[in-house]
Amino acid sequence: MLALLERGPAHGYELKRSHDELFGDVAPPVNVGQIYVTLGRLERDGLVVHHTEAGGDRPDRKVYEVTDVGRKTLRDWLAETSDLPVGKSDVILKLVAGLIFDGRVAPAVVEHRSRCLDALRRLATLGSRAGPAGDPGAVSVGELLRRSSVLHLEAELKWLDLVEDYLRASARDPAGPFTGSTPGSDFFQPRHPTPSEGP
Amino acid sequence: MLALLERGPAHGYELKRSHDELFGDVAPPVNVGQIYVTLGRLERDGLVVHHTEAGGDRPDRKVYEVTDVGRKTLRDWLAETSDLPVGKSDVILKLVAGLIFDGRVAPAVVEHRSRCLDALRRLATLGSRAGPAGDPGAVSVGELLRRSSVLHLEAELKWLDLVEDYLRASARDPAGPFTGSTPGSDFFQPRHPTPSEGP
DNA sequence: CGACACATGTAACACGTTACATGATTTG
DNA sequence: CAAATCATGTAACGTGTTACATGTGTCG
Repeated sequence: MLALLERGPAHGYELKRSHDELFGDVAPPVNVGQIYVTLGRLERDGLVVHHTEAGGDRPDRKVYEVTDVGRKTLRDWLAETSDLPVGKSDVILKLVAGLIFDGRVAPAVVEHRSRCLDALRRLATLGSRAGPAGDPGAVSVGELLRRSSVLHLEAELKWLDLVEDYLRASARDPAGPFTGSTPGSDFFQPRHPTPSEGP
Repeated sequence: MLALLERGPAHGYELKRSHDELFGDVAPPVNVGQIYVTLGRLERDGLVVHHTEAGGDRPDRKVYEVTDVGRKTLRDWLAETSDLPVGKSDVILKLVAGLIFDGRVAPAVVEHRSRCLDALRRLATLGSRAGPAGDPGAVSVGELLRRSSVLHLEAELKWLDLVEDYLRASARDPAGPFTGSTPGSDFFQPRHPTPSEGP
């Protein structure tokens, strides 16, 4: 939000539009309500200020600007180390949870593949609209955003292939399919041996 | 948490250990406090129940079990469609914000590459411990978790290469580097033209 | 006329994070 | 003896989500 305001003063709805214009291809539109909540909180903390602009015929608008504190906060945030890509995503959690619960792969994980493919196809059509020839040098910021999604979707699909490999392997060897490294093989076998057990 | 309890009744600290054993390679250990908070909320909602086990010499333990409601909740959750891999991550936000703010790539984005490489190297050593030969069939659940991280880290690195390409291109052509599709080229140019403007 | 974009907001809630508080037992 | 592990919790806080409430202007 601070960065968007850096382009010049703006009111809430305008910020929503900026966001959606920027990220519309790779993310759902923001809930407008959240914008207003956030602007309120930013102002409370002194990162932005607003002045009301009476809009004659149309409704009044509150136009926000970044303060020096806000600018500093933004600069600091831009220097803060950012998160590495997820090691624990929703799908992964469901895969593991499903294996423990069921011994089977959770429905959501199965569905995930087709959802990834759909998303990928959609991005592909958007991409072709921009760079017709196989020219990888024609990069724009919008392209960068789309490429990021594409790369991660492809990674996800490759991973789902591995999951299938894993399944096939454990189907071939139903006795001890969970042989491998990290967690003990028994991690995914139900255990109700002793109601209460030793130290 | 519900899935972990599916393996049998357990107390809070035990759940923390289970989590860390499972995800230790790909995610930081959970904050124990969060476990207790969550167990409290789960019990409040009737998804788990506990009975206290007086532990003679050691401190008492609250042993939790899943209820039928909890099991149903878990089953439902396993069927819920899960999120697609991020289109809007921390790094991406910082890249875009940096370009708007500075015209330059945020320090955090630059740092990101080495952090990804480090994480990747660490996972590589862990992986070699498990599958020595180039045998891609030796998949365990732990391996699946690690592979997911590896794939997404690789995707991230490929993306960072694209970012560099983009930078080089915009350096060659400093006049209008933001030519491309989605957002208008001027999105990343500062604009303070009119203090207040049209409709 | 009905739907949609414009424009702004509030209230309740869910969830994770941080920091704090407490204490026993094991191990170097 | 100090540090780590075991074991349990609470309070405050930040942030995002959902749902609700309200109204004008525009376009098919």
